[in-house]
Amino acid sequence: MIDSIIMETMKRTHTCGELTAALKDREITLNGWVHRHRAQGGITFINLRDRYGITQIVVESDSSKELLETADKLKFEYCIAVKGIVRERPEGMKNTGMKTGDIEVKALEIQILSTCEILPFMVEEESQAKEDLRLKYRYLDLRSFGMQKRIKLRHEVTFAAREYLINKGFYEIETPTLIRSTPEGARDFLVPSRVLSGRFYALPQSPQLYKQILMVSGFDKYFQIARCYRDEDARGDRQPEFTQIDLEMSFVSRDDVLAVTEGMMQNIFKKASGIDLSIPFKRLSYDDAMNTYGSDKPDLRFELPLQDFASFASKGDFQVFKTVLENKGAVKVLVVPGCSEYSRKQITDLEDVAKTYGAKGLAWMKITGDSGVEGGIARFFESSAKDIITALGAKQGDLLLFVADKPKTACTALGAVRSRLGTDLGLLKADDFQFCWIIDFPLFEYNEEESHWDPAHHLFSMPQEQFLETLEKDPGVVKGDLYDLVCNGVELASGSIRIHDPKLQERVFSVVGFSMEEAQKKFGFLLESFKYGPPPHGGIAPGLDRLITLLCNQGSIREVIAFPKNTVGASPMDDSPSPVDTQQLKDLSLQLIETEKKE
RNA sequence: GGGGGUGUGGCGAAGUUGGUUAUCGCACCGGCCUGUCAAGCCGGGGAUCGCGGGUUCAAGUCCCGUCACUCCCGCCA
Repeated sequence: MIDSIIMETMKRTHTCGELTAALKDREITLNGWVHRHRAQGGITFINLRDRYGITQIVVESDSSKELLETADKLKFEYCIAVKGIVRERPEGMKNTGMKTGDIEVKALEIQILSTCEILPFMVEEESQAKEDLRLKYRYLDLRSFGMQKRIKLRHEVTFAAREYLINKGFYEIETPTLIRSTPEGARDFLVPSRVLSGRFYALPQSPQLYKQILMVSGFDKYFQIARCYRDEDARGDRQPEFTQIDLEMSFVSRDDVLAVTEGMMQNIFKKASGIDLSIPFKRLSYDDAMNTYGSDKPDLRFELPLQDFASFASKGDFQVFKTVLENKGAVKVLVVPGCSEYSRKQITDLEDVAKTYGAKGLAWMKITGDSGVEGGIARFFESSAKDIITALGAKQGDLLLFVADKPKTACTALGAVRSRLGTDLGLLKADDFQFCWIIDFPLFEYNEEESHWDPAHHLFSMPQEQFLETLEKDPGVVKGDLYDLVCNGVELASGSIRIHDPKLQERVFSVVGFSMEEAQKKFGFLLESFKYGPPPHGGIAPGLDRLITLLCNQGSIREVIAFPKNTVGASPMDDSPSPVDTQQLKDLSLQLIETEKKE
């Protein structure tokens, strides 16, 4: 048949996921891919697949010679059109594990629309090939049920987000992806300008400045499914380009933003996954999160809290702890229930986790009775053992793990041990989504190497009212109107109420050693806009990729992105980034500098 | 920038203290088979074991280097 008319005569009347016994005896046409084929002597079965499902096609021995010959030619992933009659499968031949398992299609005509070479890997539930091969042949990998399901979920999540926000009166507004480079934060991806040679655009790390300006413009509820670009090393939960559900609102306080986000999450989970989330979400201050869970993105599917050991450490005989405390450090302890039988090897493994996060070691002791401790550093605390056990709420058979260090290091390192134990002790239930807000973040962090204050989040977040007076005197204690949404140890969203007062903005700039002149140069357009009646505003940006990864219980955001980059930011399929022609460089007034050659 | 892991036909894996012709499943080719659904059975082709060097009578296996991928620390306002 001539190709150009196949799609007129053999156009599908149904999809491969919808035929049921209700349609029996009907003549139908299906288009799809040969998923499996089983030649059984005089009878051939073909599993025809499209994105809606799989339907079994039967070619029987009474078929025309032409049909039999065509059926014989079919191989994996041939794209074909099948015309046939729907019929109920004989008793005992029904496949209950299949949506269309009650029926089959007796083929009358099969047209091969295109053929397929020997596959690099099979199309199945989940591709079994190594990831770089999956990425090279991403179009094949995307045919797998797993990828199809996840891409569909992604579609449903963005739809549910749009649905909720639009119903709440938000406008979806696009912002540019060729913008000016701004300081701080991650490295920018740069795009050279041809017309204005020597100048560069940057790809946005987020639409931050534009959405604030949209607030000045009076679009008081804005959102965008926004692509963001950050030139940093990729990870399982990070890609050089990723997507945020970016939103911003005017005339709001923190709680208004949190409430909208909670409602949106509730709608997404319900519509995309049928999960009922109870709102409002728990709230935890940054300080409490760090002190109790050793993380600003704690996994609350299990408790296992960090406790403070300073009061005992200062009185005990263990000099290491005392020295740390004298230097304004912290001693934190984790009570691990029922793990006193842990081997030296197991404890060493946990110590390695702590060391990865900067701890010098992981001290330990075992609880052997109401007042008995043993092993590790137990001998330094025998006299106060009973009090320690009572104070920590420990019991016989528990294991105590300690980290002593600078407060942040002690908490972070022991928090990492806590996370590891959550996995090791099987405390992590799938399909259990424990949301919480982390609030009251510090606005500034001290940079010890360079001896100055850095913004902990970004420069435009509002300091909380009670710190306004002493902003310059003691930047370290200033809390901002910042909030992160966390679920199961994953940072899902980050946002803040913004500064809309140019004078206050100027004070924040000066704390981080940013001269007004410099600020004018880099953010002048934002500051300028704030001269013209800016409304109080704030917003948030949930990470779409992470949200979907969480929803489908995957380990990597690459599993929910159609065409992701690998860990060095390359795409094996199209082999980007790639060298370019000399002429292209010339047009852009660019010249490559010789880098060290690797032999 | 640093640390860990992996690399064996098209794909996924096995390969012992170094020892004959590198094994298995899937895929591929040929044949048989009228109710399979990861179909089955019989037969066949296909690998310089990531790459380079070294040790050795002998290297997939040991050593050094290197590349690729991956996980983690740093980095990611």
